[in-house]
This record gives sequence, C-alpha cells and structure tokens, in this order.
Amino acid sequence: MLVSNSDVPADRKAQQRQRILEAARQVFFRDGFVAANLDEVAALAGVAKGTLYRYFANNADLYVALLADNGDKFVAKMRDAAATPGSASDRIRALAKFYYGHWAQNRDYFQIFWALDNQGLIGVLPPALVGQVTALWETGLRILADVIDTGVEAGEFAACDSWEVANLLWTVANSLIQTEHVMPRKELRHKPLDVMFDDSVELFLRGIARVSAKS
Amino acid sequence: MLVSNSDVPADRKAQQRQRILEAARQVFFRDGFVAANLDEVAALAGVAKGTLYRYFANNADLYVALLADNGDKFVAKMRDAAATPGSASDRIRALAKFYYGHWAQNRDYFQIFWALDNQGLIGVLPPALVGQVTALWETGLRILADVIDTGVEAGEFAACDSWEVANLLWTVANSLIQTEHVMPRKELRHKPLDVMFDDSVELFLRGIARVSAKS
Amino acid sequence: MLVSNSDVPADRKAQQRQRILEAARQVFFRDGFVAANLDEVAALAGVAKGTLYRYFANNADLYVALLADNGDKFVAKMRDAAATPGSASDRIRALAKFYYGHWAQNRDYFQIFWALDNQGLIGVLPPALVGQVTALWETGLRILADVIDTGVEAGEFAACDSWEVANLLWTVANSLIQTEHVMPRKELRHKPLDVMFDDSVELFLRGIARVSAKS
Amino acid sequence: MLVSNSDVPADRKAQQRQRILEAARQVFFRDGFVAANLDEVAALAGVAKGTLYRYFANNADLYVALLADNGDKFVAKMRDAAATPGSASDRIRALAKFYYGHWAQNRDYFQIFWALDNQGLIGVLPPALVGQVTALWETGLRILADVIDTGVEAGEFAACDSWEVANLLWTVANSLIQTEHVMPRKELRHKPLDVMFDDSVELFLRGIARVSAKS
DNA sequence: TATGAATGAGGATTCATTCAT
DNA sequence: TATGAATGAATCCTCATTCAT
Repeated sequence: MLVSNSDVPADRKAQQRQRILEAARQVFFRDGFVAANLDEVAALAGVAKGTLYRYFANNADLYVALLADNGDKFVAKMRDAAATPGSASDRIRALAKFYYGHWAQNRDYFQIFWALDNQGLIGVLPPALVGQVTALWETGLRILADVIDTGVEAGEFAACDSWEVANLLWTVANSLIQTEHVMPRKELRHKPLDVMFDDSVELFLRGIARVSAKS
Repeated sequence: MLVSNSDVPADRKAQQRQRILEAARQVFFRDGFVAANLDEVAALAGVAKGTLYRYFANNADLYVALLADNGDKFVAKMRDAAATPGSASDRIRALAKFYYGHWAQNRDYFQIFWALDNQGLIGVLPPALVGQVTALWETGLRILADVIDTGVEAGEFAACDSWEVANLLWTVANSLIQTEHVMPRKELRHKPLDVMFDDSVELFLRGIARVSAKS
Repeated sequence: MLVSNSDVPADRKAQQRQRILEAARQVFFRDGFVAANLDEVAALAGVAKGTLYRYFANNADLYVALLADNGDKFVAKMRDAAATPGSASDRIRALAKFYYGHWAQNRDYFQIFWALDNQGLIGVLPPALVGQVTALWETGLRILADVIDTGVEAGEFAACDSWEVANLLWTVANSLIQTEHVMPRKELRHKPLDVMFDDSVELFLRGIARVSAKS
Repeated sequence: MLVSNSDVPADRKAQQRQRILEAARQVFFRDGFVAANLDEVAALAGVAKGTLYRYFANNADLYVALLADNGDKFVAKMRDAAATPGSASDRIRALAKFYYGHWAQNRDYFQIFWALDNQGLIGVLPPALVGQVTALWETGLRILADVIDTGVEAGEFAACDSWEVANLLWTVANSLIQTEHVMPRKELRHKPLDVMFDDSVELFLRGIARVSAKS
C-alpha cells in the first residue's frame, strides 16, 4: 500500500473534524454562541453528541476552532489583494473588493467573529481565542497600513498616521457589513451594500488624498 | 393640591420600574440577552423574582423596555445637537461629539442595542421591538441627512446622495464604537477613541467637501 | 329610614359575595380547581384580588362555598319534583326530568361537583366540604328511595332494596351527564342526551317493575 | 444467537420507559394531571429529572403514553369476555365481570381516564390523545352493541337500538366506578361495589328483556 | 373595608457534559 | 474510538397568599 494504514484513520479524523466544524458553523451562525445547541451540531455532522468531545474539549473550544479555521485562508488572500499592481488607491480598492467578496461568501463567519464581544464572550473564552482573533485583526490592519504608507511615500496620499487611517478604513468596512446584519430593514438603505462599499472607499480615498493633487 | 394623593403609588410604581430597568441594564450588559439571568436582575433591583413579572411580561419585554427607555432622550438630544448654530460641518461635528458623549455615558445601552442582531434576536423578539429600534435608527439618519442637505445647499459639500452619505457617517461612528467593544486590546489602536472619532469626522468632511473649495 | 343604614353594607356584602361566587363558578368550571386562577376570578368579579380573601379564607373555601351555594336550591326543587301527583313511576320521571333540566341550567355546577374526586381534592379539601357534598348526595338519594318505597308499597315495583335501587338510578343519571362532558365526540352517541335520559329511565322502570304486573 | 446483542440496549430502554410509566401512573393517579409533579415521578422511577425528557417530550406526552399503555390489553381482554360461550345475557354478565375486575386491578388507570374532562384536559391535550381515548371508548361500545344485537336476534332481548342500549350499559358501569371514586363515604352505599355491579346488570337485563318472555 | 403591590415557593424544561459499554 | 443514555444544574415563569396603605 502506498498509504500506511495508520494514515487512513488520520484522514478520517481530519474529515470528521471538518464535518463537525461545518455543522457548528451553521448552527452557531444561526443561533449565536449562547443559544447554539450541541445536539443539533452533532445531528448535522452526523455523529453522536459524545463524539464532539473527542474532537473539541467543549463548547468554547469548538468556537475557537471555528474562528481559527478561516483565519489563515483569509490572511493569505488579503496579501494577494494587497499585492495587486497599480497605485495605492487601486490596491486599497482591491482590498475592499476582496473584503466585500469574502464577506459575501462567508457571512456566517463574520457573524461569529463580531459576536465575540456582543455575547460577552471576551472574558469567558480562553485567552488563546481572544489572542488569535486579535492577531488576525492586527495582521489585516498591518497589510492595510503598509499600503497606505506606500501611498504616502508615493505622494498619492497626504501625510498621515497610517496605522490610524488603516484603523478607520477597516472600521468603515466592518461597520458596513455589520450594519447589513443588524439592520435588515433594507428600505433604510436604498443602495445595495456593494455600491455603498465602493462609495465609502472613494469617499475615504478623497479624505486622505494629498490636497495639492486636487488643484 | 391639585394633584390627588393617588398619584403617589403611581410614582412608586414608576420608581420601582426604573430600579428594575437599571438592574436589568447592568445584567443584560454584562451577560448579553440570552445569558442574562432574571434572578440576578431581581436581586440587583432588590425585589423578588416574581415582582419582575408585574412590570414586564417576560425576558424579551424587559429587553424591549430597556431599549425604548433611552430612545426618546436620545432623539431629543440629537435634535439639539443638529440645531447647533454654525456651518453644516460644525453641526456634523456637534452631532459626532454628542454621539460620542452619549456612548461614553451609556456604553451598556449601545451594547444592548448592537446585540440585537448578533444574538439572533431579530426574529425572536417581538416585531414591535425591532420596529422601535429601526424607527430610532431611521430618525437619527434623517437628522443627519438633513444637515448634510443644508450643507450641500449652502455649497459647503459636494452634491451627493445625502441619505447614503448619512448612512456612511452613521456607520463609521457606530463602527468605531462597536470596535471599541469588540477589540479591547487597545494596543492595536494607539489613539484613544475620542481622537479617532474626531479624526474620522474630519476625514469624512474632507471626503464630501466641495472640491472647488480646495483649490 | 325604613332600612337601618347598617343593613345596607350588609346587603352590599352579600351582593359582592354573590358576584365573586358567580365569577368563581365560571373560572372554576372552565379550568378546574387546580388550574383555576384567582386573578381571573377577581377580574371577572370586578374586585381586587385581596378582596377575595375578605370573603373567603382561601382557594378551597371559595370552592366549598361554590358547592354549597346551589345545594339548598337543588334539594328544595328536588322535593317539589318528588311531590308531583301521580304514580311512583311518574314521580321518578318527574325527578329525572327535573334533574336533567337542572343540569342543563347548571352544567358548570355539576362539573365542579364531579371534579371533587377526579382532581384528588378529597383528602386535600377541608372535611367540612366533603361532608357538605356527601350530605347533599345523601339527601337526594333519600328522596329517591322514598319514592321507590312508596312504589313498592303500592305494588307498582317489585320488592327491592330501595336504597340500592336509588343508588343505581342516581348513578345512571349522573353518569349520563358525566359522559356528556367526558365524551364530547357526539357521533358516538347518535341520540341527544335528553332522549337517552328518558330511555334510561324507562329501561330502569321496566327493570324494577313488578313482574306479575306485566302479564 | 440469532438476536444481535444490539437489542440489549433496546430492552434497557423499554424497561426504563416502563419504570417511568409506572412511577407516573402512581403520581398522576394520586395527584391528578395538573397537580402532578414530575420531580416526584422521576424520584419514584429512580431516574434524574432530565431523563424523563429523553422518553417523553413533556407532561402531556407522558400522560398520553400512560393512557395508551393499557388500552391495547384492555380491548383484547374485552373481546375475550365477549366471546364467552352462553346466552347474550351471560356474555353481558361476563363483560361486566371483566370490566369490574379490570377496574379493581387498574383503579388508577380509570382514574386518569375519567380525569380527561374533569380537569379540562380535552382541548389542552394533543388531539392525538383525545382521539386515542375516544377510539378506545368506541371499540368497547362496539363490542357491547354486538352482543346486544345477537341477543335481539336470538329473541332474548326486545328489539332496541343496540348502540343506544350499549351506551346506557356502558354508562352505568362507568358511573358505578366513578361514583366509587367520588363518594368514598361508603355508608351511603351499604352494598359493596361488586354486588351493585351485578345487581345493576340484572336490572338492566330485565329492562331490555323481551316482554313476552315474562308472561 | 378594599386595594393591589410584593412575595417566594414550586414546577417544567433545556442542554452541556460525563461515562459505561 | 464512537456511542448515546443519563445526569442535574440552571433558569424561566406562575400564582396563592400576605400586608402596608
């Protein structure tokens, strides 16, 4: 055999772990962390409830894993977007575009992510989880700040505190997404989210543009 | 003298109600809606568990009342801020200042407000509540959009879709606040929230300023 | 004044007592003793909950009063029916007719009466209540047995243990009524209750008739 | 050997279920449906409170199961009694004898059965339960009516509406039982229930006998 | 005497977690 | 390793009764 027979169960295990994570994602998304029901997670994953505990120590641990799961892929793609050729503005637009698309594909993930605090989980969850999330956040900000720095160096943007500005842009993007969740009464909007995403990036870019460039 | 002494018990009742609301605010803030414990609310309010149910039909109703409680005061103050004399930009600054201050004084209230969606409460809570929150939201946006409109009319801002722009500004403000809750690791910030609030407003104002004004 | 002013409140009291009893009748009937809700009784009676306790010591006492209330009227009317002129058979028919009519007019009362045991109230309720009910029962049986005795003496019925026979007839009547409550699926019946009442009385009369009388 | 050992847990489950049902029977009998306490059921069954909910969805479901439990055995035995050789009268006597014996052995079951209406459970309980009870009732009546029909055909009984007559007999039997519960003060009786059962059957048989047979 | 606010014991139900098989 | 039965702590909500006004 090309594959040692001890690897097969290992693969199995990995697959099962994924199935559980996928089930958890759905349930946690729909019901929130506190209201989520492990019975349902188990049922959706097609395993017994007790089996969950062979893969995840408990509720919170499953939650942690859920958050960690997408993190790596996310950062990698974000770097790709930041490496788009073109001006700093273009790269910011590319980042925004990626971010929006990523959200559209992973709404539930963002949901869980934001819920971190709103459900009073910080302080309850193991510090390791909070650390992971924070690290992810920081990495994203760093990528953004770097792009802004290059824009400033190239004379494209006015001199600024790139870290703060990155924070602002990051904040705007997340907020648009968040609001989409929080305020489902779409008539308050009258513009679809992707348009608002573009518009807010443009507004933002105008806000940080080098003034002399405008004259 | 003109007031009959039968109003005294009514006052009592109102006070009791306020005490319960205050206790609920603390508990709901700390634990979130789903995890909140009515026993504890009762204990904090210094009443028996059963007494809660004389004032609020249940969990959700208490939550509703909590949200409604601050709403009216909020809108009134926001109108005051919007009526500040000065340019549209100044009035927007005043609104932002008020908003930040209001948050600083009512952190828990915002917390509860945002939790609406993150805990999957929309769809669980009585439509009346969701309607109330949405109406509050809309009123705030309307006030903001009106200020922007006057700024456009005065030639202070570029022509724009004031409703959308109001949405953006509103979003930024809320997001800064929200992020403050979600990301307590302050070292990712390096600037205090009030400064970021000011900076983002300035960035925003630059973003919507009439371009010719810059030349 | 023709009426001393101390009697007026006494009348008031009696009226209020009646109103409470009437309200209790409705609620106890609909919900049964255990599930009945004093809040609702008070509301229906148009008094405050605390007021109930000025008229009745507690739950059970109200229940007792409810049962006692109709008892006297019931016995008096039953005596009237038993005094109908005619044969013993005719008087039994008159009693049955009265009993059916009384039930039709006081369904809820019978309901409460029967519920005595089915809700495990005997043993819980004060012995005074159980005594009252039993006495009522006994009085009814005695009236019936006396009629049967006269029928036997008149050679209309076969010699029999009139007390036992009265018990049987009494039982049949109550049971028809009881079944009407317990088995609302009327299609199991196909005859209306009044007809069955009549038929069972005739069957019963045939059953106790002096055999020689038939030849 | 042919039976897989996977049936063992199934057996366990069935036993556990029976133990819970038995405990429920005692508690429900003593206290009635509304006043019954699941804590006590669990304690009596020797299981944890939560365990009840693995077997029965809730209060009412347990009640349903309780009623359904005896139903099948009851019908089977009743058919046996109806198949006794002899005259229609004898078969009716056999049915009465069975019915009395069944009651004597399953007093609590009858108790629960009758309580259906007296506690206002019809309309509260799931229609499925009411349907089950009604079906049981109907089956019993059908068996009885069939016996009466054969008696009429054999010239043993007078022509009659067998369904109505079955209803009457059924009613008498239930009522005697019911009264035994409702009126525990035995001194009102002076004859034991089994004697009254026999006597009432004889009275009934005389009542429906072919008149000409008497001459 | 009437009120109705307050009480708190009581009971149903849920669900994360454990553990024997 | 996987199972799923059992657990019991946790929490919501009800309502008869009391008592200060």
